[in-house]
Amino acid sequence: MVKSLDDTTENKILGAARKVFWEKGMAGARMQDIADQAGINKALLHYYYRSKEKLFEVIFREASSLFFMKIAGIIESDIPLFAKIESFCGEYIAMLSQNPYLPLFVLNEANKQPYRFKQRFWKNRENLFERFARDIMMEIENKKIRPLKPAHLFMNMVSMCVFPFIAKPIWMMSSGMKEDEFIHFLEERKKIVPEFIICSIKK
Amino acid sequence: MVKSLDDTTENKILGAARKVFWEKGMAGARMQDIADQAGINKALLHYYYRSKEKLFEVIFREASSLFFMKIAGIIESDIPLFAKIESFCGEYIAMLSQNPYLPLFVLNEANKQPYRFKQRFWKNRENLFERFARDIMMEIENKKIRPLKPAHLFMNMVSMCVFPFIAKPIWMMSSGMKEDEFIHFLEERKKIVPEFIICSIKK
DNA sequence: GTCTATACTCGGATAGAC
DNA sequence: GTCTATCCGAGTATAGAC
Repeated sequence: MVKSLDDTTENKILGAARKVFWEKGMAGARMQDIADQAGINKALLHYYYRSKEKLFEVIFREASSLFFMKIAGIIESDIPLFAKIESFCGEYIAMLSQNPYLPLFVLNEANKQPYRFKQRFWKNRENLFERFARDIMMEIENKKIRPLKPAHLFMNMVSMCVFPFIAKPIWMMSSGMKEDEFIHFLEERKKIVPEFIICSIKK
Repeated sequence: MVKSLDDTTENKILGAARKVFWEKGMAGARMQDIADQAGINKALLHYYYRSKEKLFEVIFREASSLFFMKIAGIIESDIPLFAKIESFCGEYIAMLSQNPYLPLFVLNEANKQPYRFKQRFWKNRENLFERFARDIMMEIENKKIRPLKPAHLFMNMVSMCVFPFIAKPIWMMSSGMKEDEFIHFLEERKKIVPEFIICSIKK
């Protein structure tokens, strides 16, 4: 949920496009839905953004940067490893709670159009977890944590933060959770996940 | 990858539909693609399955049962908790390695069409993790593991097994892994993930 | 059962008035 | 900038010959 500062037509369009694309994806979204959501007509959409493709690109670029920005910010910060893990999980789960459709949207489109994704949206993000890997290797040398490959630790951490948002509908059916219980479950995970990780790696 | 026993037209269609739907999803799939993939024409598709919708349902029902079957089988088996965790992670990651598009396909469609999913594909799967929860509560009582809510443990376990398959394209870009390194990475996770979990919960 | 040809519908895009 | 009306390609589905 990115908020518009004022409701110019342009902002109404972006807000509507965000909502529709995030929920339905590129293939499932309809220009008519976006127009309706924005309270305008299809022609005006094309006036502002020549094509569906162009509009999608704006939304996807924005979304993928939102999806990675917070990761990058925290990972690159200069705090001790355990604090970094706590901060990452807490803040990332909080951000995703505000934007529950974000993970599936970004990951799905990255899978469906890997080439496009690689070409256009992957500028200067190489080796995102290199810094994190260094932190880990250092703590292993210092005997603060048991030896394990940084890649697995990183993948585990991100998995436990992000996956619940993707699995939500199935999870709610199989666990019988209601909406507010799920919110509470996510809230708990801000503490539970880093605790789970640290229990596992601490020496 | 579910294999066809013989190549009747029906099996060629199912194989083609599986491939196309799994990769592109309902909204992105084209009947023409499926026909081409099967080496027949569109008309014949409609002869066997009246509509795209009907064909999709067959494939989705089959996929979601594949996605849950192995979970259910292992969870309900009658072995000690730690062995169950090891068995689950190893076998589930192995199954997904054979069917890498399965998780995103099932989870994506479950999100896009939650109502349909609930109505048609959720027969007798309620409380999938109830049995697992009992195992955990018992081991907590026996002081074999530290106290933690079964829901979180279960979610953590499934997250770490499934998420890598969904994040693959992004992961490969950000980590710089090549295809064969990723295969190896998944292979390692069959051991690493249960070890990671058990280290965390063992008392 | 399998094909070619075609009908029909949906949805992205444009023309042109205001 | 915003609208109504319309075009046109893509894609699902059907008719009908073989």
